[in-house]
Amino acid sequence: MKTDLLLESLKKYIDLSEKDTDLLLSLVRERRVKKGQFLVHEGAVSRCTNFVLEGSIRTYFVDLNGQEHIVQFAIEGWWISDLNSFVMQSPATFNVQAIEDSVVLELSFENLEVLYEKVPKMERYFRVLTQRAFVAFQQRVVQNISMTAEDRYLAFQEKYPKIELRIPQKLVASYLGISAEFLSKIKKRLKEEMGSKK
Amino acid sequence: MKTDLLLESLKKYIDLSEKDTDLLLSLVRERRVKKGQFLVHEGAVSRCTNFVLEGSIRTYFVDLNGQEHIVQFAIEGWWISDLNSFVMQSPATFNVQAIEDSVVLELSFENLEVLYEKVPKMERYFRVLTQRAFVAFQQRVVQNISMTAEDRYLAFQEKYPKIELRIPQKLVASYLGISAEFLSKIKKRLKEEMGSKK
DNA sequence: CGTCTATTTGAATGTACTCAAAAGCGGTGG
DNA sequence: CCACCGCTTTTGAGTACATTCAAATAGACG
Repeated sequence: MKTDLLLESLKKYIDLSEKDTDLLLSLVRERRVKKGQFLVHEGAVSRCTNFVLEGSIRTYFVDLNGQEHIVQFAIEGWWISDLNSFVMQSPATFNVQAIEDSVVLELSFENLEVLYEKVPKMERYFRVLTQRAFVAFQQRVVQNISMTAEDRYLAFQEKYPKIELRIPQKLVASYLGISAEFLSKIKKRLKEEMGSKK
Repeated sequence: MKTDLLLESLKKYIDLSEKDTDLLLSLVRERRVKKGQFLVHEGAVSRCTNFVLEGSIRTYFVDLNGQEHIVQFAIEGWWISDLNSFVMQSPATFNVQAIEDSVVLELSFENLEVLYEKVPKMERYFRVLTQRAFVAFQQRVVQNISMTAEDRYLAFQEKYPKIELRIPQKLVASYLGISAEFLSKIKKRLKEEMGSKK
């Protein structure tokens, strides 16, 4: 089953009985999204949080100059949404969009509340996940305030070696907070250094 | 009582019985720290998370060039720690240090586990807090990748008007990810613009 | 194949940093 | 009370990092 990926994720943090697992699975819904399709639109309330089974998703926003900036990528095994919009049920400030054709499990706000009530352990699961996500963003702030674009790119490659092969470099630049042209120049420089060292 | 500040924070997210409240208060410990004193040292395991009752605290790290970078400020009513070190009970990558003479309530990892077990609602409290902290850091990433230093400084002033009066500008620069000299130049420029507009 | 978008490259510009020096400020001791 | 010390802040000059704009090239897709 595809949902195995979700059960694996759960097993890392909590033990669920078969009954609780069945309840959880009854509360999520599989959804197929085509490349370019939106899961959340800026300004709308994000009613669901999404667990990626296949493909890749991005969360991004558009600044005052009309420029797009990528807040987060998600591939198989990751949850993605505009978290603030979802947990507060307030209008989203971000867009969530499929980069490739993808399959996700969506879990609605209402169903999550049911779940929390019937299976309090799920509070722990999402608390721990949120803590990990928090640490990841904290790490990113740290990198942004202390490293050059080149070092951030190298750190990105280190952290997401698999993602880079699947998405346009343009999106990587947008994630790193630099222009696509400059990323191109960084890559050229790195290649040349490789060459001269070998 | 000073602990009122903690109870207020709790009341925002969950309702606790008097008994549960008493249990919580029995598990925290008041601690006075002098300006410059450390709550967590890089490399050591953060055994406690801290709720600030008075004063101000900073979380920072030192990069490979020996330069300090501020990850987070905390004033009255905020929790602060090296969250990753605390929840994973692994060596801290950050230092946590008092900026002013301060008073905090410390809650140890062991006591927090007791608390979670006896008062499952506390899972919710910390899940929600972590979500809010997550959103704050996400916001900061967004600002770092899309705004100039001047705009980030203005956003900082907007968000923490009270902090700026209490801490050296040097620390603000470190938080923003710019040099102290450059912040000085930004402020000069802003003053001149103010003058010419009025 | 042709069209559209992504990537590369180069030149000119702007943003932010380093280094060095001067000015300001707060505490401390004589 | 003031003189001095140490630290923060300001200022200026020169430099490095990153952007914009424009044009050329390469890839992807129908």
